[in-house]
Amino acid sequence: MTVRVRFAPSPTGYLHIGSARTALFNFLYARSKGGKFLLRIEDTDLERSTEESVKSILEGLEWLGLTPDEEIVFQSRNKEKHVAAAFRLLEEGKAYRDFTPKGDATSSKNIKELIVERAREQKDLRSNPYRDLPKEESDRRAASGEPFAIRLKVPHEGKTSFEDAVYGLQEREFSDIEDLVLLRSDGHPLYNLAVVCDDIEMGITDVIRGQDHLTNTHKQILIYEALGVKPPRFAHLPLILAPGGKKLSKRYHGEIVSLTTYRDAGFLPEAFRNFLALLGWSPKNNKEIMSMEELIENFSLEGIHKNNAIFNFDSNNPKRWTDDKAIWMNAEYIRTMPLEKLLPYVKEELKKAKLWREEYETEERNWFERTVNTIRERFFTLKDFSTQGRAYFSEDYDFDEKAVEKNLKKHPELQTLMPELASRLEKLEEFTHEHIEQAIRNFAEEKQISFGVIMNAARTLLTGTAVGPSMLAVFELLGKERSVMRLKSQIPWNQN
RNA sequence: GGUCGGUUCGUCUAGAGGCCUAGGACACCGCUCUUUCAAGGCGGAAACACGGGUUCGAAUCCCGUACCGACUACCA
Repeated sequence: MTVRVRFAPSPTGYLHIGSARTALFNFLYARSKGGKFLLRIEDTDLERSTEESVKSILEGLEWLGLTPDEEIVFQSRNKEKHVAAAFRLLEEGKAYRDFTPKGDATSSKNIKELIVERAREQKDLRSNPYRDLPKEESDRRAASGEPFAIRLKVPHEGKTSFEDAVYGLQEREFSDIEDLVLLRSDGHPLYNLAVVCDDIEMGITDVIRGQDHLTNTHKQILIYEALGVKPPRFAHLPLILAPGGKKLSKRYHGEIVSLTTYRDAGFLPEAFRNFLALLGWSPKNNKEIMSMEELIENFSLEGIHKNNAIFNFDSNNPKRWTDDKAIWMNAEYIRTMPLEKLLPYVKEELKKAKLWREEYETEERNWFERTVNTIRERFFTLKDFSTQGRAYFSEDYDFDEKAVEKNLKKHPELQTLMPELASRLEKLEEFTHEHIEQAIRNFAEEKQISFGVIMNAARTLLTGTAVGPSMLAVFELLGKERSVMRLKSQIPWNQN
């Protein structure tokens, strides 16, 4: 049987990185098995589901390169089928009507308290008075318009068990499972029923999802059994936790957990996908940098870990705002990926920053490629091309205060020396690094100032920063005219 | 409270009884190259939660304790 897996997010916010990883693993598994990767939007919670969220999920998946193989399934459109299944189980005596008035649990705190309180009572989960109500009476009360929920009739004795591909054999006594509600008294099907029905209908063979569903699985298996369908294989994934070891949540951690944050911060999808793949999974060969093809080739459920992973971030630290390794990996991709693959991303970034010029793809193409290739060495994100790299693409760039202090103002004589050097360089016939270097060395010797001081001053004048590629390369890239002009600039000297 | 799960350097992880005086990666520290560095090269510090077993031998198997997490709802 061909493998069919699905990613089933509920559209109640942006796509978060834990979900993104679940999607990735499903995709990798499908591809590695020659199967299909499907997408189902679980939008049955009408109050919380939004159109916007669906859009954000789709965008996120597309960014990571996880395109579904078949049409997207919207769970809400299958509502009638879920309802029908509940009634079928009722007919067959595998479920019953519960006429208990609906309790109200409003805030989440109340819910938690309610659960614990209820649990302390340690009552028999089979003690519902309507469980064994004679069919005639149940039918009669229903016909008279009395509201009811439909609950699954879980047997008194026995246990469910399944072999989880990650966590191994899982067993649970029936006595620990309540007669779960399949259909709410307002006629809406519940999650566990909907999931099972849809997975059956979609022909899902392997359910790969977060570990938070591990205990739910027993309930779902009970539904499969009642429905007379063989359950799929299950593989539960360890969770991705926040630095404190708490569950990563949209509510508490905000945008940092949103996939789009990374896209907007200048991450390459290749890099972020690679990073995500290594959270909770590792290949046998200890390899870390992997293309999508390599991920697919190496992926296997056996490589998934059981323990949760912590995703580091610190919103108060601009340099460490997200996980170190993710940043490193992005930088690694930026400096080592084939240039022609990087170029389109840089183009897009420059466009966003209004720094793009069509000439970069025509007469200045060669220059553009050389420039990108040179400056990418020290960049971490695509954003760096429009910020740190701005001076290469625009005459309007900022001077870093510290750089000005350290490389210029510390040596006041440079204020007159640099324009002088500029005039000297202006006379060069060939503006190539050999000639530039020679000219600067001569100048430095003549003026009794160190070569390094000149170079650093030039770096700050030409690029506004204190760091960057070899200065001679910078001179060459900027060309004689721009270099000379910038060396003469008095702007940084008058700054502050 | 109950059920289930987890616990190897700060973090991501390798490890399936002897190959482990525990390996790699990120971050960190030092040295080095150099015109700068957040780049490159070289090196360093850094972990088997704890306690009992089993075994000739345990990070690896068993039991207990601790801690962490998930689930437990007419949410998904």
